Amino acid sequence: MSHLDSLNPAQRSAAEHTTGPLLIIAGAGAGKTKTLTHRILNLIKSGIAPEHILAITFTNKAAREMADRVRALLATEASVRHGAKAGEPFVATFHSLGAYILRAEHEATGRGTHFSILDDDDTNRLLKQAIIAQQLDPKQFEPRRLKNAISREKGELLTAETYAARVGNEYFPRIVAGVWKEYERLLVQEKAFDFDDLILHTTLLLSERPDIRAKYQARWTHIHIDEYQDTNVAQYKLSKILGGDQHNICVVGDTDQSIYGWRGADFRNMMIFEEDYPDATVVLLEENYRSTEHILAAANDIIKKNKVRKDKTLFTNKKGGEKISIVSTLDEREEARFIAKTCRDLITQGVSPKDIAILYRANFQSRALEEGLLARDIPYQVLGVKFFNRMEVKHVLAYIRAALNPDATADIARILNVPTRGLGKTTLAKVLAGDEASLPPATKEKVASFRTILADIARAAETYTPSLLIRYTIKQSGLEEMFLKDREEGEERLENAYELVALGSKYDTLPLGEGIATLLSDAALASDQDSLGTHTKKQVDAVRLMTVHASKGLEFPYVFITGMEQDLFPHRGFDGPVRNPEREEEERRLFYVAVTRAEKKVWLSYAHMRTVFGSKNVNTPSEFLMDLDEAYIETAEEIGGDEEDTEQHEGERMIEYL
DNA sequence: AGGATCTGTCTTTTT
DNA sequence: GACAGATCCT
Repeated sequence: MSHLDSLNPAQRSAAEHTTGPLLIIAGAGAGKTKTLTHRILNLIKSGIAPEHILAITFTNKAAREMADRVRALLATEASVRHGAKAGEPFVATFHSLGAYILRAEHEATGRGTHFSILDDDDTNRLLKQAIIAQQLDPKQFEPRRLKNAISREKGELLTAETYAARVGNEYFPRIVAGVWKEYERLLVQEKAFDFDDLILHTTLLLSERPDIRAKYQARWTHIHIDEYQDTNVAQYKLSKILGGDQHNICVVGDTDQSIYGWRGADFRNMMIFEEDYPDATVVLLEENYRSTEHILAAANDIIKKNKVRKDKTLFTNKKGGEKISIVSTLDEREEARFIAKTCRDLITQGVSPKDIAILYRANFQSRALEEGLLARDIPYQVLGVKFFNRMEVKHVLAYIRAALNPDATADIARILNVPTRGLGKTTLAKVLAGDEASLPPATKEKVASFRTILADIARAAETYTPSLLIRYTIKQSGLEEMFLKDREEGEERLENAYELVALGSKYDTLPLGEGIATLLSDAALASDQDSLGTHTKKQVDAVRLMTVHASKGLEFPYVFITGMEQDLFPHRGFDGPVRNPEREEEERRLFYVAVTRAEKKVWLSYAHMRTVFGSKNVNTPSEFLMDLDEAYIETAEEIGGDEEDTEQHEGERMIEYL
């Protein structure tokens, strides 16, 4: 009995393919990860050393799942158990792979092994600095806007120099070029990379340095890339380089689930794979194992309206099933009340809360939904509270980073006066400018004692494991004392800080130095959505709330898709009245992703009135609802729920109409 | 230096 | 209607 016996013929042909380029077009719920993990196992059984295998995903969550499943599969195979000990496949996200290579090749980058990885806030701050340095007004030229512009160009593999050389005399591009150049100077000065740099610099390094390129091409002979439809130019190029001359490159994806066009992803990369590699084998996975017939019929109807796609039609063996409910409500509070009540009913019937997901287009929608769930005492968890974004966690990490990378001004700025040391704006400016000599003696002393703390931490890092170092930092920095004094939130903050210690212990077995460096880079790359916090916080049995974007790759028996209103979903961007067909198709793909998350039942809800920003907007139902067929939908007759609720509504209605 | 108060902006989606 | 940033006040 082979491990391949559990696969269907299409999956099996993909898993058995070992040499040359392979394109797997995998519909939603078609067993993509299963196929990929079995392919990896098959490669290992066919004699490829595990450490020669690379798998790249987009999210940490996906990487973790892939690694876990490969490990689990390997464990069941007695024949490879010994071989596996020698090494494991390298599973990483594009960003963490970049960070890994840039750290290993620090001699070429010149930014050391402890370079900072700037998060959004840091990037904005540095850009603002650059804007001011260019004698521009940061209010007129918002850092955010410039960041988007630069980010997009970096994704197209452009640098400050190549961009400047390319732009003509247009006003805004010239501004961008100027700010970008200064921003780049600051990055080098701080020994930092932003998110896009991790891929950009890695790709450039590998294309410019044949020696380094050869090293990684020899190391990874078999490449896998998940969610290939979401690659941008830089990632596409990096994939090609890593594929080397052997072309043992396997890409998996689904053009219908491409939802990141707005940040430079181009699903055409997937459509041209066969041109890039004319000898490519193509496998189509169309059998869906997740959803019922009704849900799949709806999904197929939704996506077939798109013009730019590779045609494919999912099918399932799960005939019939529950119809999709369309729920009309007065406003977002009533919508939330309906959902909360339905959740309560499901739970009463024995459904586990974690089997229910509530999806929305934009984050702000979560608030009303949370209030609704809270009112009915339904356990819930919002994806998006980032453990590493908590103040206290940021502060602890900032101390460690500042200790290891004295050029990390972002971190120094963050912690110089936390806890309060009587060092304010003026002092900070002088410290950052290197002008400590002109400080008053008393202040000078305070700065010196701050520096002593950093030196202590740096020294501790030479011998302590990550978890010990974090523990030491919490105490030595004075943060612990500060938390203990704060009666209100201090306890929770301290708890979070110590959760970081627990998390750090996962890195204790790595070689000294490498452990803390990996922890810091993982922390920087941990996204809102896949909070590494799930490692530390218990996986609770709770209803999941998340954006549709965040739901990609997940599945739930019961799914509520909320805010089905025109201009919210499909969302109308800031493009104004111009209808952009590409964006519209992406919104449709997003809706397709949302519907295909469900196994058993889907509710689509919309509100006639929605408060956005304090002001009430009147909405019409989403145009997407018109594309659904009577055959598989039903309209919920009553909304709101029990009498108590209805009474409340009447009251509200009156107030609203006054 | 640091807190208190006021103002304007924000909400599309994320590594 | 929150939250950051600016400004004012102690």
